[in-house]
Amino acid sequence: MGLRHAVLAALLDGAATGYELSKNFDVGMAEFWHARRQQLYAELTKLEQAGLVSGREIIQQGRPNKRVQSLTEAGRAELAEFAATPSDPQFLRDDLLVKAYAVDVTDGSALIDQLAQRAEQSQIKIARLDRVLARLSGNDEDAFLADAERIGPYLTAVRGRMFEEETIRWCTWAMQVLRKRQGGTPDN
Amino acid sequence: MGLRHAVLAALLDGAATGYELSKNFDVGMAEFWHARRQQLYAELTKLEQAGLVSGREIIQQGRPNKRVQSLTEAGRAELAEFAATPSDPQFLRDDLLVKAYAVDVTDGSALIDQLAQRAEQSQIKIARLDRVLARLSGNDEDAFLADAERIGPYLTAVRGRMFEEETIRWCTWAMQVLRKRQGGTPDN
DNA sequence: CTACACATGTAAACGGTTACATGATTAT
DNA sequence: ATAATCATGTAACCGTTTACATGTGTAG
Repeated sequence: MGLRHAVLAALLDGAATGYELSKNFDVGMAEFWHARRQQLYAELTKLEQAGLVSGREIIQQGRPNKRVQSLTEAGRAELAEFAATPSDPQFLRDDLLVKAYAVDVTDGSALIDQLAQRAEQSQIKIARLDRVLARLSGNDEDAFLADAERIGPYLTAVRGRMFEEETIRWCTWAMQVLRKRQGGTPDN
Repeated sequence: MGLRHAVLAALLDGAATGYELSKNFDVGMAEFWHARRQQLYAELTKLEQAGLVSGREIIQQGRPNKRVQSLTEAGRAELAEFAATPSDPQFLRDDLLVKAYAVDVTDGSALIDQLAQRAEQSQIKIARLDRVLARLSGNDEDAFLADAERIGPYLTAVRGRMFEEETIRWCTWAMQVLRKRQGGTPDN
């Protein structure tokens, strides 16, 4: 099961509406999970029916009413059970890699452009993640990791940061390789 | 479009049957794309109808007939166009990260076990990728990258290797953090 | 007056996984 | 005998994406 447990995990940060969750899925969990708003609403409906979250309607003036969802005990239990079952190994699945695989019969310059663009995007993500990490840990990472009540989001943000850095490293290397080839064979 | 272009890219390595492709998707493209056999047969049917691949029936004795698919010019053109259009930024989507995110309210030891297991799996993948890389490049990587006709599969295998190494580094670090916490707070 | 934030949903289409079906040959 | 390899598919299901639908309040 996928989104189900991601939603339950997100609700550990506190009760939230579908609308609020959809933002957290663009920030806190953004590195490892995306979900559209519609999907979250649908999932929350299912989770509520299953008793894993409980929703409270909040009537508002001047703006639409909202439904705040919080984890139930059953939800926590479900999450704990999920955490204890082994995970499948994962893989990348990235369009850019398909393009790299095909580079020998396609336009190398186009790939170089996309590698540069991807590296830039990763740089931006790193800057954002650094702010997230600093906000979570303050200025003493070791102390934070040793004592804080909640380190899960920090662990995942670190993974995200490593991933983005690795992406930049690979893009840079691949660009170098491709540029050398273009420069070295002016006959084409 | 996803699988569509992954299949076209895989066919750059030569004409193949759905059955053969499904193996290549377990080896050459394994780092960045998985596909079930059924999915490949379905996709090849669609691609053939669209004229992007052309199949030739081969009658065999003593074993089932097979249908060898090869890229058409239209298929190459489609792949080139795909390679030239910008890619969406990607992300991870990994159960293990959801579990890490939730670690503060679940069983830390269970996560440590899974981190260890993941690190082992990555180690195995690295060994396999090293064989792939060595087979592709021979003993002189620089010369290979400068002169070889086909370097796409090498570029992607390198990305896969980096990714697995990074996975191990993160797992090791996270395990250390979690172990220190368990050791340091014997009151729980 | 334009755009964005708040707030929740439905419907259709697409993509991927799981289960089922068939049947000969070859290796242990 | 048993299992694996060769070889292709269908059907049902579930998860995700895209498009559509609605309406107020606030900031530029």
